[in-house]
Amino acid sequence: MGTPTLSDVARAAGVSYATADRVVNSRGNVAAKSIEKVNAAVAALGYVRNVAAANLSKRRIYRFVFLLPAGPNAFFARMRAHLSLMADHLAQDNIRAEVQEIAAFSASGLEQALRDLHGTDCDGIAAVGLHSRDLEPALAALRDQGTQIVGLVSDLPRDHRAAYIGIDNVMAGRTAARLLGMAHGGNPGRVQVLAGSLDAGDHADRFAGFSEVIARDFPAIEILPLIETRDQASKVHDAAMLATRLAATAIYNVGAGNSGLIRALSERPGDGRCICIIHELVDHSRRALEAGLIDLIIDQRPDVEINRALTLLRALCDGRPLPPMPELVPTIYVRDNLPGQDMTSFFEGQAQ
Amino acid sequence: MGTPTLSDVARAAGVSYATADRVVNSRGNVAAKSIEKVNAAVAALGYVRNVAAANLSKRRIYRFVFLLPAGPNAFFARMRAHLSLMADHLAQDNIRAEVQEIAAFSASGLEQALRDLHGTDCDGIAAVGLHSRDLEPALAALRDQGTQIVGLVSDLPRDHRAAYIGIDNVMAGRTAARLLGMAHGGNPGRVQVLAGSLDAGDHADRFAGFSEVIARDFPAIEILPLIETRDQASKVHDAAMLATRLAATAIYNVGAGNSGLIRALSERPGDGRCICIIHELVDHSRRALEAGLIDLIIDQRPDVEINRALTLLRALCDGRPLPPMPELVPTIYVRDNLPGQDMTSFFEGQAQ
DNA sequence: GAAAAAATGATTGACGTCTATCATTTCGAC
DNA sequence: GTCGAAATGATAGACGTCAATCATTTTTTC
Repeated sequence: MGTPTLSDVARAAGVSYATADRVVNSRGNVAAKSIEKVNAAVAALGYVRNVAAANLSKRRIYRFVFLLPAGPNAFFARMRAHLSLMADHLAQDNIRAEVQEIAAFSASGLEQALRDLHGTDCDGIAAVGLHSRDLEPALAALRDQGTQIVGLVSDLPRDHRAAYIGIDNVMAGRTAARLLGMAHGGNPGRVQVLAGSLDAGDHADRFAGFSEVIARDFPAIEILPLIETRDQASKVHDAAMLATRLAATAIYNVGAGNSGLIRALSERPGDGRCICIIHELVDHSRRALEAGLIDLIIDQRPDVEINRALTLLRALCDGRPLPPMPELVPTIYVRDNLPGQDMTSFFEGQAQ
Repeated sequence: MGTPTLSDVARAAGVSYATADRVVNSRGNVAAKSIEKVNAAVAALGYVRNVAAANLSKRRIYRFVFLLPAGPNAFFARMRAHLSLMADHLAQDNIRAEVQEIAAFSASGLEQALRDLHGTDCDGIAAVGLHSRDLEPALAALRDQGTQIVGLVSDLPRDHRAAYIGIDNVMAGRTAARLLGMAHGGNPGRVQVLAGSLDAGDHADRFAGFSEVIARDFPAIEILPLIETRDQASKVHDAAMLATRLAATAIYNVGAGNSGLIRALSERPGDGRCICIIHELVDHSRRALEAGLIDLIIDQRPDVEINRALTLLRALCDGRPLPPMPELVPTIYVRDNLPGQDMTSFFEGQAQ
């Protein structure tokens, strides 16, 4: 006989199917002794619930909500695009995933969205988080009703989410520093760092990691005073122009607003070689990389993160042990390892 | 009413459930006219078979075989380790995955293994491939019996496999060249390239991509005559020593046998800075990177590739459209973005 | 137009779980 | 020892598909 069923468990425990069912689905009205017997039988037989059969019986549909920042941010546009690409495929697994937009960096906006989700049939939430403690009551309420929650790209308060899916931003900053340092080939230099705001956890983390490695391993490279840009392209542009005047040998933008940076680079007189590292592969940053205006892009693979959020939420909803998931490592793009524009190269690899 | 069932299709087509079933499962003995009616109804209603229900009914178990090269290769050891980590989880999805070892680079060994799989209940095969045309009859026979086949890490003859899962090795070589060139910071240099054998497709591809970018974008860097090492550590060691005597500014090993390289680097007099790029993150290469003996590791993420092979084989077996899969990009490791030794950092992120 | 062959319809019992109902037994309190 | 409450057992129909059987209808063949 193959994998044990609940009937097998009931028989082994010496109780009826109904009682075994009451135990494993914790429906109450069971004597402590029976609970013990059933659990023992479950352990002895190694019973695991057949989720597929259960879902078939219940006509279960998983509803997952992605809370993403609103606005023109190209990175989150990639996330949304991937989600809609996946829609058909998810439907076949009884998963509906929908996106809700939240005002960027607004704790109160996120909190309101979470509150609105309370009492709905939402099974899981992947939220681009904030560290505000104000979110905790809303998160706790959701957890109490059985809604699974994961942090995406930016974490939520640790104790109130089941997992975090995103890169380690300190590590990303360290990586940028290492590559930027290597690119100096032993020569001295001065680097201009730009950030949207050091209040943003990810920006601060990246800068911290960057500074640490430069200071330790590349003492010949001077870090110019950081410029905050609020992720606005115009401010990024001005900062980049300033860096050029200061004869910076390198620029590292830990935040967004890269279109301004790219504009500045293309306007600058052609001679001064300046190493340039930014984050997130999107249309315009990709073109700038191909054109040689920038040298490296550190990317988060939003599509990979979405897939991961989905399988994680699914496993959490089913109460399964989480699958072994390879660690997320920021992807480093140079001009030469850019992926095909729209995965044609992958699908072309298929037969039929 | 939610998603349509086969009964709905039958009703819409004006035939009995039995006939609809005969059509969608191509059991034969159906009039052409009926086939047409049923197919029209399927299209009209957007019917898709409920795979979970079907598998429940059939008590289906997927058997997947991974054909991996035998031997001490640490990269494939990582693959095997990940597979055994996944075993429990796969069992819950009715998937049994087993590994069979094939003599490395032996077309006849691979062919024999494929022949042995013919006539068994194997549903899918992921094979570290070779381009030999001798494999084609065996592959065709397997396909005719409905066994799905994908190439892993190294491709199989294109027309005889459903997909390829692995990195683009030309791209990997180009990436190595770009980073190696950047690390010269504009200074001239001379690079020693090592390969196991240029007969191996992946080695040749990497070298081609590397040479192309160096020649085009870094004319001040000279490529020394390539040394073939047969992936043997001792030969790699000797080649690295030679490179040092030739005052190479950089070494790029496209192949394996890196323990020999690492030994050479640690023996060398401490002054001469030499940029060093290799492939595949394993225990000893990781330590060498941390120690600063080498500068970059280009890695294939065997765990990611295994996961991908599994979901791909699964989708192929179910006759589903393949899920959108983000492109595989070789991962670049520096000293600062190494993953935790055993995913503790991920699991620690979980609640409960 | 009769006989053989092919196609179709109708139905049934799995698969493993959920949900519900109802009858029966056990237990505790007094 | 009785009564009510709590716990248990027995069972049945559903979820959507598969696989099989058998009866019936339609088509083909000469």
